[in-house]
Amino acid sequence: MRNLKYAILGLVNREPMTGYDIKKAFDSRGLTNFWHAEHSQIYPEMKKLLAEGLVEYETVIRGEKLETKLYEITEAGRKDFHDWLRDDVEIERTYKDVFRLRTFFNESMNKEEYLTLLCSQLRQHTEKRDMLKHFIDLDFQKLPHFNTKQMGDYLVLDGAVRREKTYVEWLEHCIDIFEHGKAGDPVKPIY
Amino acid sequence: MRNLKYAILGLVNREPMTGYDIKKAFDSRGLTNFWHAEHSQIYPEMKKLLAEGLVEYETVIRGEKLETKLYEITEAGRKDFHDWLRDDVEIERTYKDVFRLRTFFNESMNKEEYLTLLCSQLRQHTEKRDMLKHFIDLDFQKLPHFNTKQMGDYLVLDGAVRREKTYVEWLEHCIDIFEHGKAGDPVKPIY
DNA sequence: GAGTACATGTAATTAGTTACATGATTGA
DNA sequence: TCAATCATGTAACTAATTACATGTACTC
Repeated sequence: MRNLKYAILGLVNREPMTGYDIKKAFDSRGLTNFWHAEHSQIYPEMKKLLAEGLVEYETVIRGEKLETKLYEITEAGRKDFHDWLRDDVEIERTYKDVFRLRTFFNESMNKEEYLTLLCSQLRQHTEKRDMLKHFIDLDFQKLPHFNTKQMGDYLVLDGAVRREKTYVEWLEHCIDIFEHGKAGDPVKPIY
Repeated sequence: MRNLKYAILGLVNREPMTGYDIKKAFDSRGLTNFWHAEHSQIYPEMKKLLAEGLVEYETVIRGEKLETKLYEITEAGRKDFHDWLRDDVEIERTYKDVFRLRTFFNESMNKEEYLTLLCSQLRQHTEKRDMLKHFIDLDFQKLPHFNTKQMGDYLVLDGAVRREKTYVEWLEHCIDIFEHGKAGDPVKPIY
């Protein structure tokens, strides 16, 4: 599906960037929650985009002699990116999650072992939720302007908080069942 | 991380299965939400597990002459699987999601274009949420017994419903902003 | 002078998808 | 007899991770 291609094109479409800048963007607060790539994947992909004529670069010297490649998007790149962006696609049937896979097989653990895992996950997801919530409180007291990158940043951060909040609630539900549940109890409706 | 290896071992640990059965399990109601593999990945992996001595198989004839391989887990396989199952790991920093990537770049669309995408996603995630909810209502009126595979099935289905419910709420929040929001409005707290 | 951040690449391996390829069984 | 399902594989390609490899710039 060339998703990495469009993630990079989208970033370079915002402003000219080096490969290193792309990598930093993939590690940033908002984006790292739903997309990521290592530099070993980024540099070859940028060479490919160059060969396809979707980006071009200018060599910029930093300091005395450090050569850096500042990439910017071409007209062809912009068109390709815009076509991808507007593409209405089917939702993914699978969002892989290794901890849920372990939960699927919880029958092969005893209650204490599984509860240990649940509590560790709960601690980590709670921390992450609070951190993300803190980022929103810091940067987004007020709704950003439309057609700015701040709006995108806000919407995906909001989505990440919701996702973590729900993960925490699910873990608490699992813990509740393993601590207090009895077979045959009516299941608690989610809504 | 060999996650596919352990997904397969976990299934074969429940009961002897063919490669085809594994594929069906990966397509089933609960599991398909958080793990999946094509048969072209499954069969070579099962050969590998065989070579590693973690499974063994018996050839079973179906009908007149159709040979099928019924795999079962070995003692070594059971130990390897149990060690993996109890392993307390760090949560993943990235859960990739292409639609959120598009949202991150929404600045390059006009309101109508992005709203079209949002509404399509909303319809699909609402349908999926309702379908998953229906599965729970059908199969899990009462809490299953502990240490049965039904408990694992229930917990991950419950997690999938929560995930879809939250996705729907996030999409509604995005739609609300793009239909009624104005820059500078106070952001609605998530909780 | 040392440590961290900046900066760019390749190699080897593992993971996953799509296409190619074949054949038997079952039920309408 | 036709279609769907059962059943098993390989080939080619794309995607992603981990390790290898090198050198500059900035700040303390």
